[in-house]
Amino acid sequence: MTRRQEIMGTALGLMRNKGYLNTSMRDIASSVNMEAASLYNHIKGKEEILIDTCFGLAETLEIGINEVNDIYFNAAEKLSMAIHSHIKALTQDLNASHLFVHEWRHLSDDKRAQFIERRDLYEKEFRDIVILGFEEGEFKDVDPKFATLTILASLNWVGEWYRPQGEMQPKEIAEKLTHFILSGLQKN
Amino acid sequence: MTRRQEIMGTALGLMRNKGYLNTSMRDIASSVNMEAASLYNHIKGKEEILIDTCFGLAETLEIGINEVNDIYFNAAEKLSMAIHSHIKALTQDLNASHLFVHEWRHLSDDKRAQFIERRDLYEKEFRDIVILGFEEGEFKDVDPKFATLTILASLNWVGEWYRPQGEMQPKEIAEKLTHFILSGLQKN
DNA sequence: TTGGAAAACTAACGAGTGTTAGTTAGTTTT
DNA sequence: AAAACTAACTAACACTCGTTAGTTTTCCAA
Repeated sequence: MTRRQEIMGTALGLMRNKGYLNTSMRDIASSVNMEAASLYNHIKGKEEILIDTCFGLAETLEIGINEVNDIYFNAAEKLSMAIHSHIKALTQDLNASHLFVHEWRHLSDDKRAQFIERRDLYEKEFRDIVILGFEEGEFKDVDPKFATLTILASLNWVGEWYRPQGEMQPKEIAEKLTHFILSGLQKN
Repeated sequence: MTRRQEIMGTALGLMRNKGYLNTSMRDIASSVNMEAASLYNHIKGKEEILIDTCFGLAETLEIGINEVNDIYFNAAEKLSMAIHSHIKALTQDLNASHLFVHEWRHLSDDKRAQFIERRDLYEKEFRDIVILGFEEGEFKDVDPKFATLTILASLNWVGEWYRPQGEMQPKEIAEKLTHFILSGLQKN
């Protein structure tokens, strides 16, 4: 592991616990036993941590949804695959996920605009699956935007309670989520 | 409207846009056309804004869920009522909701502990409805904790996209959410 | 009209912020 | 052996932060 990766990993951990704004360069430095100024030999600045993390995870998610949409399946299968892909990416690095879900707001104006654009695009890919399901006659006539936002909320919140040491593993979480979203809580 | 309420309202608006930590007392002051020091004639300090908002909304939600549980209905009806109550409270003041959902982390240690306690209690009240539904034989045999977290995630995320001027109103949102959670996306 | 509380002001404190400059020891490349 | 590079350091800059002290202005009830 390079020094840069060590810094990044430590920083992400701190930022998940205390928040991006509340984590100072001096906090990060002392966690890797160096002075704040020395960090600049490895990273360009504080925002680089946020940028690399947010856009890195965005790319992972995009690749995932594109793979799903490249293969032809019906909407229910696509949705299941998309959920699995999303949960896998999110639970891979919970610290990074926290920044991706919550702290992207603190990106500088232009980077934030880029991020929102990619996030909206990802959301659209998801929404298209819901629409496809309706066109197939398999899904109910729900408001696709509403349904998509509700689904993504459930998925993103997994990062808040998932614990790698817990009994439920990512694959099982994705399965349960898929089932819950497709058929709901009530019998019949 | 008292000066205090004006300050509180303005502060909440700023904090929703820029985040709690990123909103300075000077930002708040200039938004109500006064100096930062003058704010202290009306509020005790910055954290009071966060405390009053988080605990105020917590109380509103608690009252709501207790009313639901005081009246005997079956689980499906209880869940519907709880969702309506939650969405009503959340959409009443989107700025306050943002602090409640996202910024409570920045409460000082003891206040944060109190907040988490009340939040867990509220979550438990919700979970009991899911369990009741299973005992009635009306709900599927899902993991109650998992289901509750997923439901609450969907509810809390409404604050992220709901716009009062939009076409969907709180009551309709609650109805759609209830239906979605109970019966899912798929036909049959 | 006036006394006094309420609410604004100016000035400052002490701490913390991200970042830059300049330097140094140790290692690698030429 | 000389030059270049790496990664650490100390010191400091130029701010911003929440908050307090002390003072002045505003405004309403007596």
